[in-house]
Amino acid sequence: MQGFHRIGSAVNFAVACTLFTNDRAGSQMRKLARPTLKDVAQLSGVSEISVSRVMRNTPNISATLRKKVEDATKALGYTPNRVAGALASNSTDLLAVIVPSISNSVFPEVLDGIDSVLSRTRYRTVLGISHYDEQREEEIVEDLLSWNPSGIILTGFEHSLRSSQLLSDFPNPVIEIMDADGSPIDISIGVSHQQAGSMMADHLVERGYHHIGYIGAGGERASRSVKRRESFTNRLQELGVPLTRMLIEAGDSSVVLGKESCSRMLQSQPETDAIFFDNDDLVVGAYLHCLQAGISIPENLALAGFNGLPFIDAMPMKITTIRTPRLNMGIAAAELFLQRMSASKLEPVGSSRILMPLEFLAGETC
Amino acid sequence: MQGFHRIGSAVNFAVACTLFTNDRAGSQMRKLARPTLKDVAQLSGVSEISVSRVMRNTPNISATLRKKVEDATKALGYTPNRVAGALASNSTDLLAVIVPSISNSVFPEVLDGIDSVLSRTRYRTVLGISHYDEQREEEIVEDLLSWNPSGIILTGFEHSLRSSQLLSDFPNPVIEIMDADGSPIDISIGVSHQQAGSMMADHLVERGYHHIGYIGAGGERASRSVKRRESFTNRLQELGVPLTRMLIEAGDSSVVLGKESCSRMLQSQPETDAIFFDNDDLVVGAYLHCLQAGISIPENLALAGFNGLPFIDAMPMKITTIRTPRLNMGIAAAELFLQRMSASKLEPVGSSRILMPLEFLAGETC
DNA sequence: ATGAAAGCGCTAACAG
DNA sequence: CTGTTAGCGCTTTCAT
Repeated sequence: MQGFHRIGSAVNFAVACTLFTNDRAGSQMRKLARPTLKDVAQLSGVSEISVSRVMRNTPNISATLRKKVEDATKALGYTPNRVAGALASNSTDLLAVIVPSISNSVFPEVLDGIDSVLSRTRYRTVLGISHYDEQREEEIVEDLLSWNPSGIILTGFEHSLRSSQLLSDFPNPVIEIMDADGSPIDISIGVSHQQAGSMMADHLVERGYHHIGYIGAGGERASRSVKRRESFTNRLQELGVPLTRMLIEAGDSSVVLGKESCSRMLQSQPETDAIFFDNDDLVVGAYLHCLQAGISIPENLALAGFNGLPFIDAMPMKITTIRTPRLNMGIAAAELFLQRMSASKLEPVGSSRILMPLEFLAGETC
Repeated sequence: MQGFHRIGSAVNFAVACTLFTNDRAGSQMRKLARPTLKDVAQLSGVSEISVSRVMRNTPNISATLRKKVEDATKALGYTPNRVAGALASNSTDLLAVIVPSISNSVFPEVLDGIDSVLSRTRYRTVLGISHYDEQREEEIVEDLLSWNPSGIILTGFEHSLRSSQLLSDFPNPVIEIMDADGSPIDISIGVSHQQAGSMMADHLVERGYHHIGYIGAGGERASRSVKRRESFTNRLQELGVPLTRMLIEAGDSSVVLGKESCSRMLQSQPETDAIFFDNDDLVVGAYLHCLQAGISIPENLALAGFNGLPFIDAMPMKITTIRTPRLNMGIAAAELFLQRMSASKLEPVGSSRILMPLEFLAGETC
């Protein structure tokens, strides 16, 4: 009962796998329909609605009723069908969350924040990944909204026309996270990337660097990166130290890419004396490059990153960066959502734009 | 219309945030009920079921009908309510996915794999994070199954009794990923962590190390880590080179923790000449520690990790590790799911256990 | 504190 | 190819 097998022709998944099979024909047949409220009601000799009330822990239920129902529930192994419940009650306890990426460790942290709040509630997360593509985001928005979720959290202010339309019409909370430089549809909570860019420009100029470069990644699909860079270069200009060199890599931000891109920039512009990176993984890669190439930091080259990712703390040298409150953005978004849900329907709720603080971490690299 | 505001009393989220508010009372009132099939049917002068068919792109629809319906749909801004559809058709196009963590970058990669396959289909992912806790997993399983998902993907073979019961009774595909050392409820797809452990034992002994240590993290809540470690130590024993020291850190695996734990082990057991780590971020931390402490690798100390995470490629030295096919596990799981969904209901489907290959990356650190 | 009736918005199963 | 008739399993509303 064993053999070899290849699966997944469609995708680039051509590794050979060992497949063990064991028949389960029996268990496949048994299609004993899942018990419903009706079954429980019949077995316990009460009405369906009473069972429903017990399941939902509605107030005012006698102990005897509850006991009868619970016994029958257990006996049948009944579990409620929330799809039916959602239709009847017109509410789903589902929170749609759309992030542009999940490889970029920034977003898992945000999701963790959201989950940490939601896990204590009845709400569940439905996830969509847009891959920094407005068109893709639109499809996901449309798809997720058709589930009639209790709310939606998505990233940034930039959406397709149709997305914006759908989101504006959506009656439940719409929370745009990560950014603060824009107008929310409903609620936004994030940091100012423009502020981040100019902060770093100020810092580098103050430290006396003259040949300042910028390295981005991911083809700069992320509007927040663009905002950061533009405000960085604008501020440099204002300060009379215009940007010397800009390099936007196509590949996703990563330590390896940071290493390569740093080497690349130094090769073409050896006079560069400071580089601001789109993300911390890039700056770490650059740091490791300098370590190997014998470039002393910050004397020969100054480095700065963005995000304040955890692993920078493990580097031999304290890396200058700007910490973003990722976990807190997730937590705050989820709490705002809950707050809205519990708010009386009558209470007037205005839209709001919440600005979270950035933390400049002056390290030893510039 | 501006002011300061504090939100989130419940959580440790005590940073001050700036809040901008602008009234939207008007848009709050408008509760113009979302249009339904009936509305579209009336406007276009056809039956509801015809509208339904057009929306679902059922075969055999005349161009005129389609046109009429599409016009009305657009005019009303109709979007289907999938909750109702799911109830009527008894199928949801929802795939439940439960992972133990999302901070551990291994799981985002798996999710990416799943998403890359699912994004081309009508299926959507509902996410649960169990935090390596069987009890929590049980709650999530129960909760997610009540949405009647089309399938469920979860991590490992170890589940609570009730979880196992619920999953066995679940009529749709149940896919257990990441591990291969166990019996699947339905389908499993993963690597053998036992094999990984003994592979590394063989390697280290072959290289002549005598004082071999092991460092784990996360309080070893992950059963796969335990399997790896046990098989590692057992194999060492067999080879006559028993483990010298074992250190299981409580904190989550991270580069910083790797640095600290390595230093800790060397302090208490300076004779240690090789360490096998639970995860690559730990080994990277250890490597950086050695770099700073002037410990030469592999002469003074040999290091080995597990997983083959991308950033090890950026290290100045090639780190010995074992690569796991994370993306492919996600892809394969999703493809198997789709395969099952498209399989005729009559086709007998057996359960299967799919073993994916590990890749031993012999580097320069041991 | 419990129940009866009605229906949420959609699709399955049959007609024609 | 299009329509009619019944529900899916639950909750709402209104009684009692």
